[in-house]
Amino acid sequence: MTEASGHEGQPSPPTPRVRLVDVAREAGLSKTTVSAALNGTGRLSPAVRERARETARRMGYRPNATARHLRAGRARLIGYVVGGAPDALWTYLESPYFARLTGATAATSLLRGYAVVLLPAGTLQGEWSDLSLDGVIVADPVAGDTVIEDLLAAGIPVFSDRSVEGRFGASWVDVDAEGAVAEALDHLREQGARRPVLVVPDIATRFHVEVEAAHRAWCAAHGLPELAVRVAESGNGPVVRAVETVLDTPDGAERPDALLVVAEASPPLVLEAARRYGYEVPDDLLVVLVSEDATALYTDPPVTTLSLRPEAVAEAGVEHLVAVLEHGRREPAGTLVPTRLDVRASSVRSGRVE
Amino acid sequence: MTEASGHEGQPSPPTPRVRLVDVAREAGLSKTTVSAALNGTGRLSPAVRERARETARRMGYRPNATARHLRAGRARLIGYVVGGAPDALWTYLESPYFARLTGATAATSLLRGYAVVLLPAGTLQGEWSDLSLDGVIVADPVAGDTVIEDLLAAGIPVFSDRSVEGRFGASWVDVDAEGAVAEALDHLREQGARRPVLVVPDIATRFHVEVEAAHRAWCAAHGLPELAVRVAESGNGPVVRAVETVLDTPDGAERPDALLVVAEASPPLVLEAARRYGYEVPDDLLVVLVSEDATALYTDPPVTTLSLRPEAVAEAGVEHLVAVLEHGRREPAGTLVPTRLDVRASSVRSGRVE
DNA sequence: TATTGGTGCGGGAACGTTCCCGCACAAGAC
DNA sequence: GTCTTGTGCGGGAACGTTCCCGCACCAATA
Repeated sequence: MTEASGHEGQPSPPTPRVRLVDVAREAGLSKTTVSAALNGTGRLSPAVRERARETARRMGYRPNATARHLRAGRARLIGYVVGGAPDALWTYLESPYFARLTGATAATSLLRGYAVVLLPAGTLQGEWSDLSLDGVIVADPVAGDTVIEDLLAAGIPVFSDRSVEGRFGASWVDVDAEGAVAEALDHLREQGARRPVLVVPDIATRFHVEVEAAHRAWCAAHGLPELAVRVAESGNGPVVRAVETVLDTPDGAERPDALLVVAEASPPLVLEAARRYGYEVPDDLLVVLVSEDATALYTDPPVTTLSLRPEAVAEAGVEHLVAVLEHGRREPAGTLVPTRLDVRASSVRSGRVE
Repeated sequence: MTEASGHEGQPSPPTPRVRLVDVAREAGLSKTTVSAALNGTGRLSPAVRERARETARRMGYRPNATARHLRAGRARLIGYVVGGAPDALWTYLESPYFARLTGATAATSLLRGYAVVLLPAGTLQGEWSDLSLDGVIVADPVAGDTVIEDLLAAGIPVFSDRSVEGRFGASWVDVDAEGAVAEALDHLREQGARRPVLVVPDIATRFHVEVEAAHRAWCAAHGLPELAVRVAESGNGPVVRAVETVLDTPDGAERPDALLVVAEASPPLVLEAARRYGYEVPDDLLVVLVSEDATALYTDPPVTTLSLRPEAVAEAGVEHLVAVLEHGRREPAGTLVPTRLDVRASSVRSGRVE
């Protein structure tokens, strides 16, 4: 360190970073005074304050964040992890919903003064142990995952979905699955659908479990047949195939007249599948997709989507977590985020969008 | 643990977190010894080592990461920022390329023992000042952005594209734009294209600037007309509209016979646009998209894509940055990542995929 | 002139680790 | 029995901040 490698080409000083004491010495002040000057605290004469600031600026002083954190007892860092299969640790980002959830989480956190650390799905607790996280946001945990237990046991505040309700130091936000299903199905029914089919992924995420239950209840309440298909895998391929099995009815059998796809799927691909099987959208088939995919706006016809409002979810989540972190709020708290149906031509029988 | 809160409900002891000295006192050892025992260092008798470990386990000791970082002089934290307009700070995640780049960056970093912090685009330097970042990865910086200068001035190692070449403490990775353009255009020409049109975003990202230059050179070298359209805005809407202006030729004018879309666009939407204007793909129009969008596999016909291989870019990037951080490697270093053309039916004239 | 009250600044501990030492003791060599 | 070498453990400084104090000084009051 002391002796920079001799020959070199563009040898830079190994920059033994300037500390607070260096500034103090240079300015002929104590570190206490300089610290107060830079932070705008303490009782200092304007002259001294300015001298300290000027010296710090001149020397290129940049405070050591780690030391601050140690002193402050927290690092203003929150972890962000998406529950899910350990074999698909990072692919969640490719889903528009999680892309927006992730971005919104980072943005909101930053506004509140916290930075977001990306963590891998699955319970790799060991990996995080040398990260100083003030709290962790667990998005869409799968049932049976132990991450949350581990974190709470470690005394780290957690923010997740309703499954953590009542747990100490945990708060939650959830998407209103029941309202979502009702909103979408009511809309389809108003538009004349009598045989709407639900396509839903076969995973243990709380939201999807609730969607199935809500669908069952709705069908019973409205006296319509309970038509549903479960998709074993995620991704466009499996979902589109599932849609095809729904549309490919044997001759003479009753055809579905509406589709509510809750699995993440590309809007144009779903439309394409419908056309392949001879359906005209929206005349033969009303289509509603639960999706944040922006391509829904640009298809022909544009596709009605049900947004889970990831930005709202993220905001509520960060807000709750920060409340716990800052004010030590300890009462369990939660938010239920309503969904938003964006009606477009694909689900309006008359072809007329309000 | 000592006295569990009596009546229970959800009152937790405010948990005055157990420190190393607490464990030491409890075990009748010194903190030095306990530290050595837990870290597997030092010369200790097996008995003492086990006693320390057992006590720590029993007391639920979790080392304070911040203190470690202060001692170690680094926090094992890497910042990750995507250059771009400050008005679209986070939307980059919705692009498949950046989604995968981001995921791969996080994954690779974690393997190397570093965690990744999501940073907002734009030069909000102030925001990061109380983050202890060991280094920063700047993906696709726009020309004229000062983030990199600021970081280097602050002595923080930076990893970015070739624009940082030669800068001290910086290393780079770049996508082989010239090779990419050549590969795609050669392929289209082999398939019989004589009037291929390039659609490229009108932004100052290094890659896109190089693409335009490479296209110009290629056209000149092969004696084909230099047909190109610049898209002012990003997003599916503008790109599709640009494609439409290309396809909407006045009667009698020569029609394009191939499309090379470098802007991020949804494959099915591009195909749909082609059909709207009466082109049969691939018979009337060969289509190649520079995209990581997985929907390209599921369209009819499947769309040929040119992958920029975000995972490879991320790996090279993290590797270089870590090399600087760990071994203080100071010689400028860089990697040029070759692209990969995935030929599918949309660009094969005969309709036959090899 | 003594007493009070306020202002301006510095000394030093603390945050929780790691790691360089040094000390005590035991065992082997002569 | 002394001298060396080695083993097992602990004391204490250091990482770079912030913040609680206390001390000196000055002005105003009695």
